[in-house]
Amino acid sequence: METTQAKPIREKYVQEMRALILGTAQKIYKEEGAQALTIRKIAKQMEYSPGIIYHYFKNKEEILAILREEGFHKILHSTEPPSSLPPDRAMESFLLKFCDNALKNPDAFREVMFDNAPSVLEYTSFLGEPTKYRAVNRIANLLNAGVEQGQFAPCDPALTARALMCSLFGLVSRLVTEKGVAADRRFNLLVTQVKLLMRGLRA
Amino acid sequence: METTQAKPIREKYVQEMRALILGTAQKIYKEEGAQALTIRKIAKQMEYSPGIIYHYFKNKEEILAILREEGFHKILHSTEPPSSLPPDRAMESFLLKFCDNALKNPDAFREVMFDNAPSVLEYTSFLGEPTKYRAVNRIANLLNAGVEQGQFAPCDPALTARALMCSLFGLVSRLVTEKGVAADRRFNLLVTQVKLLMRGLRA
Amino acid sequence: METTQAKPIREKYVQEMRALILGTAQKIYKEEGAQALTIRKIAKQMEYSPGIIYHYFKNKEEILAILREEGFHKILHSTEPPSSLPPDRAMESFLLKFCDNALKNPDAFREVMFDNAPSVLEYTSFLGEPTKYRAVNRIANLLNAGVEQGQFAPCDPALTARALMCSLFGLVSRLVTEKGVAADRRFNLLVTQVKLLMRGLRA
Amino acid sequence: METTQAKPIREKYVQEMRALILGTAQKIYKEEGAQALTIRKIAKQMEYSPGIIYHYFKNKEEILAILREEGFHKILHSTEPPSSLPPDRAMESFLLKFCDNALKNPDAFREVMFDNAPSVLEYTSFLGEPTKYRAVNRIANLLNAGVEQGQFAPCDPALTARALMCSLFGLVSRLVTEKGVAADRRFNLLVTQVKLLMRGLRA
DNA sequence: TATGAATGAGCCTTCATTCAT
DNA sequence: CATGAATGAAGGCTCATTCAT
Repeated sequence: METTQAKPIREKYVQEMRALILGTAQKIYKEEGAQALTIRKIAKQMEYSPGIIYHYFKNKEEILAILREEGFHKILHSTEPPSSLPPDRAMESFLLKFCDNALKNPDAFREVMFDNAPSVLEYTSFLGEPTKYRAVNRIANLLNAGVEQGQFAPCDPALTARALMCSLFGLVSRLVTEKGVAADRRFNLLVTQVKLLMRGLRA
Repeated sequence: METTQAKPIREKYVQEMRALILGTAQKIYKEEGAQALTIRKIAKQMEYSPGIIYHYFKNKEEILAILREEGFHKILHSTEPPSSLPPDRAMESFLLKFCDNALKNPDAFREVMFDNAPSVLEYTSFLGEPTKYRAVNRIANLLNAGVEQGQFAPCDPALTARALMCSLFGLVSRLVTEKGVAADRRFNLLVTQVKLLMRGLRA
Repeated sequence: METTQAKPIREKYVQEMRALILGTAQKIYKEEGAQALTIRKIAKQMEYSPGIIYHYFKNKEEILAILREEGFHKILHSTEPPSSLPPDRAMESFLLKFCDNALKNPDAFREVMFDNAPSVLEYTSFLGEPTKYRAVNRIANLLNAGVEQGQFAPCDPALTARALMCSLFGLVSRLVTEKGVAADRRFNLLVTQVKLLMRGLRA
Repeated sequence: METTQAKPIREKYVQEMRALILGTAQKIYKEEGAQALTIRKIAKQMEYSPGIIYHYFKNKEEILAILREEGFHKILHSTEPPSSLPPDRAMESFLLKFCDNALKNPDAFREVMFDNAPSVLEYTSFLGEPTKYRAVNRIANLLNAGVEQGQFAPCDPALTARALMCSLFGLVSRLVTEKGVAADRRFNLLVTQVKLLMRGLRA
């Protein structure tokens, strides 16, 4: 009988509505900032009544929590396969790709990396040692290798890796925060930044 | 007649009241965050009535705008007196002092620089040209001079100034976000960052 | 044809659903109070959907009205079979049983007897004459008989019956209102009250 | 100067507004019950906007608390001066006066004594021991004295005092709940009740 | 018959802003 | 100049009720 399919259809609809609400919320967050994100605004933009949102989410906090959680996965768990290039080339490539990657989820980046809640910082902080932030450890490894092979000037790899990361973080942060930086400008900034850093590293 | 003197006196009084209101607002902002800043709270803390604030300011937005403007002075427009040092030394000194300065107002830094509201970005964005962010322009000038004098390798000063700024911004951002980075660690990170950048610039 | 039987079957089903809904409503009311009684909660506890309730009842008010009406019967129309005991024994027994009975439905008692809506008072008021409150009339009859037989001191039976009833009502009211009066304390209070009243009646 | 009087005038106005709000709240409570008492309804009935109520009261709970507190004083703290009459006369007088007193604030009596919220019961419950309800303790004292002097039959004073109180409470409860009991009828009921109880006490 | 998505009204509360005094 | 009473809009949230399916 067809009726046995009613439930999955419902379920799918519910998931779509949740996604719609989350998407709308994210859009508002992105365009107008955290403090402009209200249940009523979400509803209005969806052309629904505010009450309906509470069918799909327990409360506003649940929406915010999910938004944050989603950001987490996008930002912190993106992994580049290890490269077989020489350390300097690998480094340059890694720096570029890291930025590329981060810029694919600009809102998630902001949500996650600008959050100073302890529970979030546990995963995002990288100035101290050790850090759970994979990219920093990756950079440190490349630095070690590059110094060993004489491509990079001698340095403290742990500190220098963090300096490099801060530089990238700074650039990405501005790019995801400032609106309307044209694509070619973005590209130029990125290349300029990476070149500057690579020059700074070289032996 | 006395009346000829009344005006300047009144004018002075008005300026004092504006300063008092702004100071109180800033204090609340600093101690309790942006969302805790209400007209009522300002008035209460001044031991005045809420209405009076509208004698001296058109509305809350005007106060916020000025606060931001002031925050920018602290964050964005802290001007170091032009240095008589050669450009490379001046640059190094400027980069260090810029960070030192920014770290004096960590909350203001976060509030101002992480805000992506258009009204804020008007003052804080610096990836595009021109920018109201003085430090960037200053760096660009130092770059120009340094390149001319052959201390720095040839580069696009506008782009490179922004890359430098992003690097500093990234470091300061993490320092004001991550908790518990020890003072000596902070110092090491700062020195490492600036050295790396200076190496990247040199001819 | 089958259809001739369909109607009674359906009718019976409807009655069962109504009973189920009312029972669930009463349970919630009893356990969580009047303000916790919501259509959603009834439906959830029945594991049905909220909408279905409107198939069986016009609206929430109809459910509440029936709940009240049921409380009415429990409180006001509980009839003890006439006793063959002498009036004084019969009176003592009746007073005790009346309280016992009332205490079996504490919430209903509160709901009905504390209500001062005219529509409710029509059934519950007993200070005036005549009254629809059976127990009062019963007590008056017992009083009459007891006075005639010389067991009770002469008195105005109508007034005295009301005084007796008020005393019982007062005790029961406190017992259904105050929480945590232990069973043995309840018993002692009840016995003390009835003895006091019986002493007051005796010739 | 006249201006020195501005403050007291303001203060008086504030007190009047608070009284107006409380009065309106009480009226709604009395006429429509506790659950119909909303801030909006108070405001609407006063022909004010809801927000203004928060100028005069912290929140709804404060209003409710004051309403309760006022009821408390009226109902629970009315003290009769200790009498120099012999215990039996003093008892009779006390019982009568207690009812008289309670009937002076019929609404308060209902509000306070029919409330089964823990915070209210803390003050109103008297079936257990000890109780904060002064009248009950007063009655117990009179009972003790009367038994000692041989005017009252031996009894458990604590329990008997509660039985007496319940009887009075029952009568008053009905009088404040049932509408339109004529004054002479009230008087007759009261006298009948007290006589019955006094007969029940006597040695 | 039964579902559950959706609405609209209402709840408590906060706040920028206005205005008579 | 200064007050503070008052408003109206908005915020998060709940709920009785309706209706297409």
